[in-house]
Amino acid sequence: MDHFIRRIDHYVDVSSDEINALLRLHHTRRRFSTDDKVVNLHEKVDKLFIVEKGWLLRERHLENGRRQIINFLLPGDYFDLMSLVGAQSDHSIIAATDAIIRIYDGQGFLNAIQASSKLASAFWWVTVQEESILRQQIVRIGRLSAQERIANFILELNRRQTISEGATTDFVPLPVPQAMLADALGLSIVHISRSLTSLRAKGLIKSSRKGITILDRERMMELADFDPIHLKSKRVELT
Amino acid sequence: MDHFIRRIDHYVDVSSDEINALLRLHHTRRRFSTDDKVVNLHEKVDKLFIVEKGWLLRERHLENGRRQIINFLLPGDYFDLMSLVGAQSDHSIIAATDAIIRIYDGQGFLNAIQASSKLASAFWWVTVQEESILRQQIVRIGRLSAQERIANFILELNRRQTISEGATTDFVPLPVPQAMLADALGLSIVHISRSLTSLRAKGLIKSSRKGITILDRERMMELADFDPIHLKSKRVELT
DNA sequence: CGCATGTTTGATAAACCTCAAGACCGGTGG
DNA sequence: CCACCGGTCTTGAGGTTTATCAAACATGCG
Repeated sequence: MDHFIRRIDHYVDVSSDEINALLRLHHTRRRFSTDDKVVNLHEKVDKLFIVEKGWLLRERHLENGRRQIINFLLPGDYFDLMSLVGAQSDHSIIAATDAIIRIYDGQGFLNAIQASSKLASAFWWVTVQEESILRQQIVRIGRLSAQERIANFILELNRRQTISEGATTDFVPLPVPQAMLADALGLSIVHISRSLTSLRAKGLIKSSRKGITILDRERMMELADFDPIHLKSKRVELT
Repeated sequence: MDHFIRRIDHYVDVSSDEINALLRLHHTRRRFSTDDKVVNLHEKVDKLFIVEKGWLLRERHLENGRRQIINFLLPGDYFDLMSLVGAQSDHSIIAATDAIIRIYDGQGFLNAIQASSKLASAFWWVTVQEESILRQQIVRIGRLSAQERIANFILELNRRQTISEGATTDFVPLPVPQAMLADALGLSIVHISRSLTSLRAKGLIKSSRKGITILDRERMMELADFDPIHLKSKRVELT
């Protein structure tokens, strides 16, 4: 099953037909290679994108080469809300790995959503979850230590993976270099490496180039101050 | 004119009647004192709030007394999107100063919005702006130095103030103690004080208990890497 | 005036950064 | 199959920024 559908389905009980109709709206598919630009800073966005394969990231560059990664976009994630009102982007989006993306017309998508209150509800849900991810990122880089940040980040990736893939694993793929973690978590590359070493030494994780295996989820959640409610599944009444 | 209306009006050309009808939906008004809880962590939210007077803040507490303020809610801001789907809150909201809030039924508000595509558009605009504020907060605390963070934060407050009050001033009211800036910007109280002193010494700002006066906006924007497009007014075609 | 709350200052410590060198790893061509 | 190469990761040494603790200082309010 498609990641996007599984994600929507995780939150609200929308019949698969209804979502399928949404996804079958006119769209194109594009393939990107690592570091390709997807949306440029200040570009006016009127398309809505759904990640089908690979990772993207939102980033902002500062002077002297500093950059902050705002968040990662994983398979099943959609962007950008801005497309619904045609706003200019205040950041850029690039491919963090090779990726495939489905591109929809923002206005068309909006019309479809307004025609169905069930779809609207589903769409709001995903938007609420997305804001939750941004808030979590703020807490992470604002008040957590390096080790805590990394642990928290891994747990969040794992949670998102669980939702969009429908199965729980302890292995979290991390198809990006540590330099990207650094820019996402507001740390230096060197300190990322050292902190990972500490987490390994504590027996919390095992790590390889491919990704990270969670060895002691319990202690890790405690260290990371990870709220189990965050990103939780919530099926609600639909009106 | 009401802050909320002025804000909506800043983005989209909705006739005042239409918004007034929205605001005249059944609602209650509540008064809060500093530190009163408005929304508790894990509370199920089904109300939508509009700040009429005073400041609120979203916060999250960690163990050993650490806390992160996610963002401030100023007059004219509305919250929470969560109310539209009845989700549990992943943070708490408290009054940062004495405040007055209008409380609407989330579902009722949603119905009104779905009935008018102009209102829907306006609502999306404000949501997009709110996400922009969260992203900006991530960049701020992720990659800016203490002085840069403070300068950037002040400029953002000033921008928001300009939009919701309709007039530009160089004086930015700051009705909260420095301890709150510290928790918002991920710094210690002491370091906030020292950094403010530095900014004063550089001639960028003047500060008192009441707030901060921007003395050299040009240099301040450069220091803070403040993007003029951020929070920019955008009038768009409505369909 | 006196007290509570908030701010500033000083001294010291901890967390994190930078620079630089060496080790590892996956792919490529001989 | 092996040697090499570029990119990535790790480790060490030393520097900078920010945190912590503690005390003095200001401000506003009863």
